[in-house]
Amino acid sequence: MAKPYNFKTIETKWQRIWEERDAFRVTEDPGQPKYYCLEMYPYPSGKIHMGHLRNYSIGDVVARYFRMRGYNVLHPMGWDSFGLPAENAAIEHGLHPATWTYDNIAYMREQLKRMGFSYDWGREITCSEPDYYRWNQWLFLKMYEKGLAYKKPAFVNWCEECQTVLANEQVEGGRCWRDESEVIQKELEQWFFKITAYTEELLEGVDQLPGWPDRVKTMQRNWIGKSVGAEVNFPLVNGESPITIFTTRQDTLFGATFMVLAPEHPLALQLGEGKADVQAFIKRMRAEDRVVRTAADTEKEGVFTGAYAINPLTEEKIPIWVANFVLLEYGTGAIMAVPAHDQRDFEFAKKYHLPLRVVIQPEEEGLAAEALAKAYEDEGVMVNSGPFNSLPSPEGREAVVRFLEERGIGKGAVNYRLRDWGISRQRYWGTPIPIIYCDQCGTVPVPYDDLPVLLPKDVEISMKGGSPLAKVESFVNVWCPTCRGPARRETDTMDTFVDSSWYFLRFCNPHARDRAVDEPKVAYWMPVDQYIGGIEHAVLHLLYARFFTKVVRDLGLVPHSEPFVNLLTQGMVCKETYRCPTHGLRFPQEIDPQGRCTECAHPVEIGRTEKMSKSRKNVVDPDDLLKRYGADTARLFSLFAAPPEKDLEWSDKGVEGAFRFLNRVYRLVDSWADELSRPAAPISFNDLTVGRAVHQKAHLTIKKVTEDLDRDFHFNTAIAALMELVNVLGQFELRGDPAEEAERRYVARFAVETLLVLLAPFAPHVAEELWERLGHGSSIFEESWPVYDATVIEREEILVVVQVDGKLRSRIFLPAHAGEDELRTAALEDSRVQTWLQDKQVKRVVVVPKKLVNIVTARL
RNA sequence: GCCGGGGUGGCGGAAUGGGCAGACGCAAGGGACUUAAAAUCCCUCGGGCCGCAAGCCUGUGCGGGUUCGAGUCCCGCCCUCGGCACCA
Repeated sequence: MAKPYNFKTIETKWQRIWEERDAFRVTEDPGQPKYYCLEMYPYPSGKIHMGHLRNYSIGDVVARYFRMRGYNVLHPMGWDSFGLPAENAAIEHGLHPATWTYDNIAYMREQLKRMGFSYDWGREITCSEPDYYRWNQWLFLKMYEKGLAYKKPAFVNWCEECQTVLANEQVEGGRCWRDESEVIQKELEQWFFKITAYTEELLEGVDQLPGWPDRVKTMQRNWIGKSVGAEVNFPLVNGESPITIFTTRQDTLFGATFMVLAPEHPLALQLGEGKADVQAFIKRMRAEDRVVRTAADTEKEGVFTGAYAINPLTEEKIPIWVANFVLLEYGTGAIMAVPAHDQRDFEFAKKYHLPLRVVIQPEEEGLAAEALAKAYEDEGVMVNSGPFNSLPSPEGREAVVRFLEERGIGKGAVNYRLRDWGISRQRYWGTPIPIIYCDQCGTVPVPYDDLPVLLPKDVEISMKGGSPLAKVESFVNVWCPTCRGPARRETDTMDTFVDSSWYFLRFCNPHARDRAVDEPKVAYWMPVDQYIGGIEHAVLHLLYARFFTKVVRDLGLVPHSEPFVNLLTQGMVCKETYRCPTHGLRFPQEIDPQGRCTECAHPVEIGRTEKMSKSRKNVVDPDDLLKRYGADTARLFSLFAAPPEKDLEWSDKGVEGAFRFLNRVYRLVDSWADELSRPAAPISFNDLTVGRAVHQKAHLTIKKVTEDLDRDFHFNTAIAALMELVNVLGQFELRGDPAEEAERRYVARFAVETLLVLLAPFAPHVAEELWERLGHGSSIFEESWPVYDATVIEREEILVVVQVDGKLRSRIFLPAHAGEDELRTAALEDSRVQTWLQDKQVKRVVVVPKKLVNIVTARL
């Protein structure tokens, strides 16, 4: 008797079996090709959300697919468990960050298990555990030794909301990446990682990543921001040391009619000495919020210092200004202003009536300084430029560099936007920075033998008054490792992006007690063959991880330079929003089945489709999905609804469609299982009659699904192919003429087994269950991925499309081996084609073998 | 402003190296089964014309072009999403 598809029983059963068999544990095996499949590990914020579900469903298909293809697959999972939300929760709910974090981990681990993901849980890592973060400290000390970790006072991004510093990468449009509150600038003494030591390698490496999406590569290139130009020294009129400027347009040097310094530039105060307006301006600018000051639409503002420099090429005396639009951090903090050829300089010159000189002429028209409405920034021919006149600007740039270098007044130079990575955080729930300050010995690194510097448990957490660790005397007070005198510990903790910068290495040897990375194991597993995660880390995490990989390579710990061979950035999970005119945004459960607000019964408006988030109240809880439809449906829908790299629009109806499909599969196999478990002798394809088409379809499906997975993981079309196969099987009669019975059984069994094996990576539980139902004693995941038979797919008849003058006029069936001449003849003889050829003369016949004939005509 | 992605039925999306546009799913309509409903199964489903049907015209953001043939290639626009942005 047919049983209904009871996903709950099936899924619990197989999850238990997998766990009992430790089915996904892996160890290094040099005899097998390895495959490292990694999804970005989650921050344990409480519950798994739809983005995780999608991310991990994608990863699980990849992992299970490669396992079936015979690879030794490393597929680990862990927790990015240090971070600010734990502290916020501690303040709000009075829970210790550790309690909150570990409760969340326990819950989320169960959720992941209920999704049936094939992780090697024996490799689980938790960043907030001393056995993980001690290696953050170890790596920090190694970097400190090499000068790659250093402390300096700097203007840093301060988030008032988080009460801590943020790295440049963590500020998005002047706002905190986490809570979107405004970021201000503060001058603080901070620890930095010298990512700029690897700038050029990080940039060039981007070109060696064919498996990364262009988008991400572009974003990394933009972030690194390489500019090629020149540094030029402008002597001061009163003879003091010259001002060095950076420019990418040294071909416009003859047009430099004034100079501008950043307000923070040391010379600015000096040159403006005794001039009250200058001092006041500088003071005002330094106090002003830097995000506002450096915004593109802020009005340009400046003041003349009273001092002059000499343009080294024209030898003219030019005034030196201080202005808000010049930044100390970029280049040398000083610029030459060429108002005719730089829009910013142009606007500034117009405002303060400074002179313009045209030194680049476009090919066609002639520019006149007085008539310019805006700066001419394009290429052209150099004019008013002494010996360089009539040189095209690109060559001009090279010629000017040579000229500067010959005379020792400048040189070719490269500038980058990338800054060093500020890692100090004035928060509790992070890795303590292993540094001790001693009055006698200065800054002393904690000896390696004293690691880990444990994060104390008893801490009062508040968002006010600086780092919580500073108030823990037992932590702060320490004996200096060098002189044994009293000393103080560093109380800042590390940016939690440090943890994720190398966790992929730790997964290779999660239990190594005496080292961060076990070199032979890492050498076996690394690099990550497929990395999967959200686009939001295109710069942040992915840049830091690349940097760390190069650092550990130079420490001799790993042989490779790039951590992730292939990167898949999955799209966001989106859903429409609902708004009630009186009660604002509504959660889906706050709307009745008639589409009305549960508060006031007013119909809700359907708003635009946006990324799922609590603030937009358009979230769907994976727990509900799991309860109603099960893990296989949840997985299948998230993979079917859109290609992985595109945004996925949530659809309750679509989920039901996925559920219906699995039900159909279940019913189909279940209803045939008894008969199919009786043996059926294989039949040669040539002898197949009633089952021929079904058998071909099974082979075609193998081909299609395999190719779709191999070609950028097109899960949606692979699943569509499985649906087609099920549709075909749904039409197939297992019982018929007794003479055909053996063939029908053979063909059906082959097709059903093929279907289940191909479906297994997507919907593993139901595939296992039905596989067992067919009488198999072992797991379906012990099957190897099927291979299609090309001779079966090879059709004996093919459909040839016939066009007349490019328009489809007829379709004809021809033997597959038909040659060009046969195609042409058959097409011309076709009766439908004939009617279209009346009154026309055949001018030309284009024949595409096995596909198409196009008859080109001329009117008679 | 610069850089990158995208624009295909009512909707999500297919079309892999220029060769049948709309696979698969959802929604919708009709039918079967049922006392009824759900579930399931079958049929229709870009637009238009004619219609019993066969068929014809048209259609992939817009305008040009290349080609026997363009959703796909080229040129010029429009719209949209994302990144960067006073970066010298």
